[in-house]
Amino acid sequence: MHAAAYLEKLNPQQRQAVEHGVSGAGEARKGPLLVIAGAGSGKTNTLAHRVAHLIVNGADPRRILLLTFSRRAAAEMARRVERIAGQVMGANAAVLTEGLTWAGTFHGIGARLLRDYAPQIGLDPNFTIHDREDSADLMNLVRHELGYSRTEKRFPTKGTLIAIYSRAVNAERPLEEVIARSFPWVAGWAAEMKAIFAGYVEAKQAQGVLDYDDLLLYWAQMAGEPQLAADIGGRFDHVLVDEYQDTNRLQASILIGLKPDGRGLTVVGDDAQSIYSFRAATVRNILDFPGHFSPRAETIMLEQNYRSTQSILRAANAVIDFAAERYAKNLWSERPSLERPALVNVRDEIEQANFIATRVLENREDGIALKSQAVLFRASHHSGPLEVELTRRNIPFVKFGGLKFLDSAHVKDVLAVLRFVENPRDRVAGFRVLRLLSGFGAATAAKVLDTVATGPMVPSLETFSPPPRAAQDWPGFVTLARDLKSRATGWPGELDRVRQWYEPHLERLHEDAATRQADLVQLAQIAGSYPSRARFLTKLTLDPPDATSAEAGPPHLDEDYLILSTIHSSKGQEWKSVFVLNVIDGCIPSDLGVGTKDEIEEERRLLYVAMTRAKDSLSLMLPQRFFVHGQSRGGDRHVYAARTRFIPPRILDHFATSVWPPATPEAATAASASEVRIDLSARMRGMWR
DNA sequence: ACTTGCCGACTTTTT
DNA sequence: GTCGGCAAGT
Repeated sequence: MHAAAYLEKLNPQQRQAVEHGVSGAGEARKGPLLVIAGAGSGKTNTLAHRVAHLIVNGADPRRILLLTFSRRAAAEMARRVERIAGQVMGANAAVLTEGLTWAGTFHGIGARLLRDYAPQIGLDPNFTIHDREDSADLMNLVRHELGYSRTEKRFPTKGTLIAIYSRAVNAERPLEEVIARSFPWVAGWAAEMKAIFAGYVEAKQAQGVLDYDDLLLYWAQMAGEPQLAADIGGRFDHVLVDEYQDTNRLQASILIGLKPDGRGLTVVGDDAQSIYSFRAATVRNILDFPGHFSPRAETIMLEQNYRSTQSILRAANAVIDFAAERYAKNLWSERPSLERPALVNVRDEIEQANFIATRVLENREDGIALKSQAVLFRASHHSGPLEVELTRRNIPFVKFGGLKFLDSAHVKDVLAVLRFVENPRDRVAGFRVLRLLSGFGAATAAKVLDTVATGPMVPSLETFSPPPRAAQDWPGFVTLARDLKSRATGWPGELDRVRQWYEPHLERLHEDAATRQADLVQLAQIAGSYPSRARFLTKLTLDPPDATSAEAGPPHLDEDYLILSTIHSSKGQEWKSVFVLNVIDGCIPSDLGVGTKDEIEEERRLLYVAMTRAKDSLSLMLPQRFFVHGQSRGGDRHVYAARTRFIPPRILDHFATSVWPPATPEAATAASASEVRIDLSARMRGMWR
């Protein structure tokens, strides 16, 4: 067959990656493929073309496994594949690409496979999934049961425990090594931790719950059993993995298990953009990939950048050139330079917010929609003062990353009720719910859970008689549980039923009940788009809505809004105009992330990722004073900040340095007059937004 | 024996 | 805004 028209639009390397092992090639060419794709080199587009090309050439889409980093990325990929295939196949393409059902995150696909194979591996197929916080809570329960809450010396907290456990699992390293390398300050507790982790695993199994790590761990274990591995691997002719630089050893084990000889395996990524090592991702996966196979995997590099202007790219290249180890790439662009990236000096975070709000509005007047502009930052709370200023000026925005509304206490409360009913053995959920009832503390809650564990839920609850002090709220709860268990109300009405029950508790427990109630209305809206309670709970844990207010309902969807995002959440995206907050030492690199050389290298890549999101215009913000967060109200602790170490003097000529507001005589007096009138209260409010 | 209120400490990045 | 610890109250 002659080359499809869509192939003509690709550059030679992209085309090679798309056609590898497909068109008229011999069997020998169907081996594994590694695509090193520089920032803005059309990575997603190339991968989408490859999938479409496979389908156009007769591959069965139901037998294609496409692993992406987020569900958002999977959906975007499916959309593009359909469009590309549609150019050749017309309406047939839609039918075919709808068969592309195995597209999702490692965790999402893992959950699906585990439900399929549950009977064969001794797993209850109705398991519920714990998110990070639930896992930490369960870890804490075990920690208390084993009596480690009152040790002589300070014992690691639940958060540290789950982090260590998770890292050992995902990095496939022994506990001692993980502690020594990544958590040296808790050395000496290894034996106790092993006991807790053993108890944690037993508790999960007894309660029919899996945590995030289990979704990968059980899958990897299956992939380690030759017979099961062949069965699962045999379901897929092609396995393609995006963002391979941010996978960990456990994920690599899964891939090797499914496709030991690498046939049909394609991985795509950029080692220079590896920013998830805190999740045990390792650059070694991508660096060592070719050598896993014999003959070695073919490697293709995409080096032409279609996104950024030459001047932005030159500055970004200058930053990453200092990196210690990487695939040497020479990323280049044909897009003419308009202006060098700006280094904008401002007095403090307030002026920083002022500058951005002003500039964003100017850009909008010049025809750049708010949606084509983004503000990026290292840590979620860095955007606080900016959010206050944007709100004041009535500039709509959507924030990605950081705390989601799913993490707020009231939303978790409501979800816990549903989860408890769905899986009465889930003690974390049960504990949370029962302690909402007044008069119920830890001890009474535990008694109820023990009773429930012995038999069917509703009869157990009915026979339980709480102490007098706790009697008032009890009957209402039993009725609620009976209703939900009988499924008389139906979905999503059940969520409204829970909300109705929860309302008085909400008002008793929180001053700001009204705002929280609004979140719950939003939750009810989301619930409506899922077919059942079980699907809703699974999906919500694995693919939480990733923007604050992104799912706030139809009215917002067609409005224009500015993007606020952590650098981590900005991965794979691009905007015409990009601002990066606090490009100062202490923020980038984060003062929490300068322990080891590797950590500093990762911080450097973070700045690189942030800079390469920009197409036309890039501003790096340098507040001269930076208020230390986390101090008490009205605190005035601040540091005089220095420009990030990743932009040393000798690469300064890649940037245009400026001071804002411009130093005019009037501005100077205005500035000194306002010097003493910093809006501290706004900042304090902003700290928590 | 158990719950609740209050005080002080802490808050990177996420599937 | 949340979490853990401590002390007073039932």
